[in-house]
Amino acid sequence: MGMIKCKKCNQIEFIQKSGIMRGKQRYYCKSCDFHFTINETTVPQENRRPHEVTIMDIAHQLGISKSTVSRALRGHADIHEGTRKMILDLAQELDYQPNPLANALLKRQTNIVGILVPEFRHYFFPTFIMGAQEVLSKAGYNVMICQSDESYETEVANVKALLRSRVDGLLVSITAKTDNFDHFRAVMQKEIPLVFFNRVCPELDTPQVIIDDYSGAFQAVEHLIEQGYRRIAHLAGPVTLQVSRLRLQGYIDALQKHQLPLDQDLIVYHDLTEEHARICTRQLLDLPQPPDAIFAVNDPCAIEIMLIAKERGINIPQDLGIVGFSNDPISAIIEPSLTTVEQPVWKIGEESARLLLEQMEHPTVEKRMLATRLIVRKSSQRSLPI
Amino acid sequence: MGMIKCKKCNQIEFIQKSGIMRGKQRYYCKSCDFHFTINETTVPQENRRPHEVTIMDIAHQLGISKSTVSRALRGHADIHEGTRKMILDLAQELDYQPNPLANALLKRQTNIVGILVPEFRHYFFPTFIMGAQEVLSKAGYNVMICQSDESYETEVANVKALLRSRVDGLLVSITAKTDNFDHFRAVMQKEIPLVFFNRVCPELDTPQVIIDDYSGAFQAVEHLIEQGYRRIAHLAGPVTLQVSRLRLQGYIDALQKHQLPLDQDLIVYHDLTEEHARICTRQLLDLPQPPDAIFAVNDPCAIEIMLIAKERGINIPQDLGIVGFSNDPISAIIEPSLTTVEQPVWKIGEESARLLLEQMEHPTVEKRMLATRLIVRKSSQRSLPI
DNA sequence: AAAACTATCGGGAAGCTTCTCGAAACGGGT
DNA sequence: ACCCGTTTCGAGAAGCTTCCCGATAGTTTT
Repeated sequence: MGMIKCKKCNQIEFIQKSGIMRGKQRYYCKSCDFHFTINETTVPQENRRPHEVTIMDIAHQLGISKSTVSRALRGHADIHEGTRKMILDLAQELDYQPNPLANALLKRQTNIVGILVPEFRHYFFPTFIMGAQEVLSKAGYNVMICQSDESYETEVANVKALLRSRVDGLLVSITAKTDNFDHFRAVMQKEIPLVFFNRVCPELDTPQVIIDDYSGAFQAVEHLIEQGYRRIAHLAGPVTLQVSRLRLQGYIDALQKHQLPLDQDLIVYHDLTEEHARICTRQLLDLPQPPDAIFAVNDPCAIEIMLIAKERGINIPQDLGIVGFSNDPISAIIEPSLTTVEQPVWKIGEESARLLLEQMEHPTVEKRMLATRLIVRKSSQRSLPI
Repeated sequence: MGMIKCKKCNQIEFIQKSGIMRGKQRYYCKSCDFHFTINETTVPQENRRPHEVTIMDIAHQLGISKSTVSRALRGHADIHEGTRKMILDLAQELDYQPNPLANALLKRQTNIVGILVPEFRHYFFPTFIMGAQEVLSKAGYNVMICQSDESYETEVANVKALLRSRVDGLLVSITAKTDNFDHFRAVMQKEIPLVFFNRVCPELDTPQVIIDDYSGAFQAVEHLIEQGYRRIAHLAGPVTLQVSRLRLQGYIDALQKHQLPLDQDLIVYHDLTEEHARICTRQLLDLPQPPDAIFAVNDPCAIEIMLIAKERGINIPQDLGIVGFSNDPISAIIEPSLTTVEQPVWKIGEESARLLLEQMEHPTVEKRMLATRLIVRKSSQRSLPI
């Protein structure tokens, strides 16, 4: 077998080949019953990212154990004042940053909260996120934001991804198309705190933060009636959403209270896209008996209504009164300015975050409802002097 | 010493007390030189979050080692087809989800990218984020979003927090107040990929994605000149930002090209807040020789200008031409519609993300510039029939 | 001075995965 | 039977932290 020496007994007589492993020849020493390969010293290739400062580095430099360092950094008792100062000083000097990954692995807690929204192009969700983030980051939580883009499949995939990321809690506003809630049941089964907001899901018994959609809608429509409108249409949202249903109910009840007939032709449902809003608006305006006012389920689609009305030369508010919902900043700027129902978006974010934090402490299914307020602007004030 | 038995030699004669540790009595056996405490079996309290399925669970259930399971799941070679199928089936059944924390700890890679923006109330940053997120999530990265709220201190804190979270890369648009860049130098020193976009920082030699602010501004102002405006003001952004400076330079050069005088009174700098925009606008309009057109550094402040002009009964575009920058959706809706410079926001997001991914592969300092396009609407078209 | 404490620190496991290296078993030539 | 090769699997370390428990030295009490 030539010049191969046994790694153990240093003999060369009893060596024989014993197969090939991963390309390298393997040898066997019959004398000492030992298998081995000859590992040519590979280049140590030190091109990896530079090592971050760890607790062990500090321990080594000070000649103490990592336990002691950890205790000093965590502010535990059972440690000498001098030692603590020494450790704290060195940590400062080396700019030591605790590795949250190791911590998360150990504690099974990432300090990350997932926020899942259908979109964040418009005013509502970004503002919500800001409100929630403020509360959460004060409590030491980071935030991971996903948008489902109004797609059920994306929503399911996002929930899965957030669970995989081991988020500690979830803030969710569902898609308009979501009619199966198994992915959220899975979350609940894993006992991961979950709070719905705005677009909640009534089938599931979870904490949630909503606004008083019913009253808001009721007030809005009553206001239109008081302004003298008699044929009031409703550009509704998808029936799948509780928000839409509540606003619709507010619309219906306001008409009923004032003994106005309920004409099914005057209720059209749209899927919250701008395109569909335009289609539905044209449908309403092309009616043999077109409405003299429209209550829209939210501001973005109220805006679309206004644009089409302007296009057709319809006078707002004389020939057509319009009321929106949500008080998007744009509604104050557009002309005529849009009457709308204000909802405390920032506060919804804060409350949702707070409710989530509470749920992390102890299980709860508390549901909170925040008040709305009608903001009367020009688009609905027929009584104004022209 | 009564009935205390030594845990080692089971004798009771040589036991004596030896101090108290954490409330519990400690004993010492003189015979076998052994210290011990009596730990009353504490309640096992199983109120912790239920254990997630791990690779070890699968291994145990199948009576094989975790290495084999890992290999099967990772799709490695060196594994029996039957074994692999068995493992894959069980993993499916148990809904096993690999723990990214353990992986991140091992690989020193979290697959998380941090995005740091000054705000996301308006159109630009949310849209940017959506574009970036699309590219990043396709590449297997999650996104962590922070907003500095135009505060330098918050920006620094956010960068620190993102570094602590061990993000694999950073997409940043700086604050208007940021004039010290040490926190970004720290990022570069740690060799963490970093891409600036929009509000970049020229001092640092990093990859960046910007748009052609200079040309956009130049075109916008030239358009105003062509429309017959002669006393064109500029509501500029903070000089600290390169974007502002480039747009200002475009403004200056356009005036110069057409031999118009450069009046310093007509250039006012504002801090990008709505309030300050209003103050600056009034300052311009109150000039002894007020401007007949204003080029605004972005659309939100162009909107403010329009609102004040309307308030004062100034006719747009006859008495005052206005051009904005960024093509916020609101600019098409407001009346009169706002002439503005379109920037491909979504694409900026995509490109920034792509550049970051490239930089993760190999170091680069590539800078990309995307084209702008002037969108002429009513607010600047004096030549239109009234 | 022995007995009983107190103050301070270290060892090692757990948390979950991937990867390297070696072991074991089996197959096919001679 | 022996030699050499292949296939398939397992042990164990690394990555970083926290926490439990025990060790050690010095201090007070009897």
